[in-house]
Amino acid sequence: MPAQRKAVPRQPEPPVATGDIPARDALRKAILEGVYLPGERLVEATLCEQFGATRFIIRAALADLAAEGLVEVRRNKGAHVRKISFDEAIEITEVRMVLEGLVAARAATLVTDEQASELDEIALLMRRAVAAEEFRRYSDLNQRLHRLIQTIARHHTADRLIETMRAQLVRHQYTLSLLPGRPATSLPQHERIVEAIRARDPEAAEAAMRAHIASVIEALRSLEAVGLS
Amino acid sequence: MPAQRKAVPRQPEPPVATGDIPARDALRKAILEGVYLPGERLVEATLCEQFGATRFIIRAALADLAAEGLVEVRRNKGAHVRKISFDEAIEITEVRMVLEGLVAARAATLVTDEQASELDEIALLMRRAVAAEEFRRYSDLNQRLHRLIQTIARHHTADRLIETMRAQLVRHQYTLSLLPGRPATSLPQHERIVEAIRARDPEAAEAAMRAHIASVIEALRSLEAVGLS
DNA sequence: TTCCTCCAGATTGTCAACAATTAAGTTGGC
DNA sequence: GCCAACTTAATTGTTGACAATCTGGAGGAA
Repeated sequence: MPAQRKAVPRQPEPPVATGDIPARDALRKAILEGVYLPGERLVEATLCEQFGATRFIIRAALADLAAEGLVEVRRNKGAHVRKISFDEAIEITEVRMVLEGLVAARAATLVTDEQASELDEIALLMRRAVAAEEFRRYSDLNQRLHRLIQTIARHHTADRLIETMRAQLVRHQYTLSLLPGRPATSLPQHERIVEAIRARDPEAAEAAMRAHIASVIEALRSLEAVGLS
Repeated sequence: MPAQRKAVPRQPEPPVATGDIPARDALRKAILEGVYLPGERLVEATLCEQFGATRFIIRAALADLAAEGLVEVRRNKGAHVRKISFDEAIEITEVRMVLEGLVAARAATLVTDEQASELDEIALLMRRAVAAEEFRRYSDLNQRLHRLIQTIARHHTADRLIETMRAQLVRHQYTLSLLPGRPATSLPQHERIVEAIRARDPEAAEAAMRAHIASVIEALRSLEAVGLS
């Protein structure tokens, strides 16, 4: 009976290349959600039963996440969740500042009319969220705005790096968005970014984006000064 | 005879963490030197005998280099030397532009008097190299200048990314430095960068660095237009 | 006590063999 | 002759076992 016919002879093969490696993605999610705390040791054998994978798979996942800067592996010493110092957090945000500035400038030259209205809509929703003191919602819109700008700019190289930087700071960022008065500060900055992109003014867009993230850095500094980092 | 005394009971342990993995470094060197050409397939078994390592080691090395963007591994399809398109080369250089701009600005705030004279010395040597038409030497000084500025700025996060970007473009960069008239164009740009850092003017330093790399991008574009990329 | 040495448990690093997948060559039918 | 499916070789993915290394603590000498 070698004539057994396969029901699915040729899967359409989704465009994703090396995208979904279950163990890696699950481990990343766990780290980003705080299941494993910064500095915590990640023992391979433990992770194996935790995620139902073999050590080979876990090891590959750890190597990948090390490349992303989320974990740190030292030879013969094992893997730890990377602990990001305050100075590093500043550095990472500075890098994000210049990269997002680049992206904003490029978005200003490539934006379509349709995308321009979408930007405006997000800005409107942000104003409402601040007025209604829905800070969680404002935080979501913040992410959505930055992501839309990236989509408009289509700068693959910058996108990847920005995402890496962002992931390393999820914990800090989260703390930040809950800072009292923060939305009120950043709302006009966001509005200025949207305005510049809609006006197709690359230099203004970059300046506005950099001013915005520079203010994030200042907020981080004040947070550190109070000792809440 | 268990009383055998170790001559080196506690190695000072050099600060390098996961630095030297012979196979990985050798493979990277081979790729950067063009032993393996962009797009070329890297068969694990072949690399094994090439570098005298086991497949396990080679595989780990390939994963590392994939994280650095030098090779591309597709599941079940094997590894290839990453082929960087012209558009990608532009993107990568744009990212380098803003990152080196950030570094230059920071160098301008941190530079010591001693470092300032070292910068000046390099600028002097560059002028001489251009005058003597020693282009290879000029290219070396170019690298040395950028590296010194990074050393002054001590921005670890930006450094790592810049190095990654640079590595991906060695081939393009190399071609570029041989372009006739190129040194004459970039020399005054370099001088302006040094001048701004020595003057402790961060904004001028960033602007000068960005102008310099923007001109690199233009050179890349003209190279492409002629079809020599 | 205090320090060093040594030992045992735990953990990571490496290997060689096996399974799964892909790619190429070959045969057979039209 | 040409397209299709089948077969086979090459290559990658994975596994379990074994070796090397590190960590923490017990034991003994100064």
